[in-house]
Order: sequence, then C-alpha cells, then structure tokens
Amino acid sequence: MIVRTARDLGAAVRDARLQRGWTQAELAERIDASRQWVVALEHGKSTAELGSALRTIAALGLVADLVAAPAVDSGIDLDRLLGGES
Amino acid sequence: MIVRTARDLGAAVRDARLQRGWTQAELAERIDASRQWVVALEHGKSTAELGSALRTIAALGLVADLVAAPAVDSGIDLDRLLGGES
DNA sequence: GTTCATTGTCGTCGATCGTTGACATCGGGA
DNA sequence: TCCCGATGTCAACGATCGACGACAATGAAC
Repeated sequence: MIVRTARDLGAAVRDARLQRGWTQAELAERIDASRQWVVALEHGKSTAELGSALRTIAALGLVADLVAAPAVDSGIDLDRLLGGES
Repeated sequence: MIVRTARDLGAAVRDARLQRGWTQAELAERIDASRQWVVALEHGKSTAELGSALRTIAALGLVADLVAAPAVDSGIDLDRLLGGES
C-alpha cells in the first residue's frame, strides 16, 4: 500500500490490524503505547510520533519501502476530456 | 530503500536531499519547517512529527510503500550451526 | 433484556516538541 | 589570509503531544 499521508498510514494500520484479528488495545500493548494513541493514529493523526508509527508498522509485520514517486500520470488525458475535439 | 527506524529514514532523507543538491535550509523551506528540524530528522529523531516526515518524503519525490516484512530468514541455519549433526 | 468487548471521545496534566536566535566549526573560493 | 555558505548545537519559550481515567455508543453473545 502506498502511503503519502498520515491518513493513508492510518488506514493501512487499521487494515493490517484487523487482518490479524487484533484489537486496538492489543496493538497498543505490543507497541507500548496507549489505546487512545492507536485510535488517533488510525484516524490519521499527522502529529503522531514518527518512532511510534514505525514501531506500529513493524509490529504489524510490515516495513516501509521508500521508492521514487511515480510520475504524475493518472492515465486520464484531461486535455482530451475537457478541451479538445471529441 | 527499506525504512524500519527513524535512523533509516534520516539516512534516506539525507541521501535524497544531497542527490538533488539541496541544502538543509532549502529542504526546510520547501516543507515549511525549521532548518533545525531537518537536522534532527536526518540524525534519526524518532519523536519527529509523522506528518512533517511524510511531507519531507514527498518533497524529495519519494513515497512510502508499505509491504510485508521479509521473512526473518538470514540464510543461516542456526540449528545446523549450533546444534545438530555436523 | 442483560452483559460484555470494542471503539470513540473528553478533560487534565506533566513532558517535550518545534521555533527562534545565536554561536562554533569546517571547507572552499577569491 | 579572509570570507562565506553549510552544518551542528545550544538555551529559552509557547504550543501541544501522549498517558491516564472515565464515560457513552455500538454490536455480538447469552
């Protein structure tokens, strides 16, 4: 899953957590954080601590792979869609 | 680059920044943070804000891809090394 | 209906983040 | 040699994070 924002990360964390059948409290205990912190992270809290976020990822059996951002190309030709000849 | 810790991220950020020929001050301005914050991030500050870290990654033209952590398999068979029949 | 687990939210409070401004160090160029 | 840019570090200081305890809402199981 591509993560660009804290929201993305929150969604990814929630998905991975549910996939493992863990509760928020369970995950919180594993990463040594409060349950409220997990709630906030899953809701996309952008001011969360980087280190705790990385610990969370690791606890869920994931790692972050930093790769070049794909070229901004949606595959949709806006010019043709909006402007040009049909 | 695989990022597991804040240290890893700091190294990756520094590499990407130098690759683009940017100074810390330049990067700081682009992500709307202080130069001191960039210094700390590159040094592996684990308490840095998640959102700012993600903005930094994006500013450097990178994205984080969350993937399953590779199986813990060093290629070394500890059982054979330590225990069993030679 | 009752109970229980799970999740989301709130107020409080100590700890600490990030900013600002300043200063030292190191290297390269004139 | 003398500057100047880049980097690392320090001391305040205001803002805010994260932990804790408590409570409500929801849904499943009995």
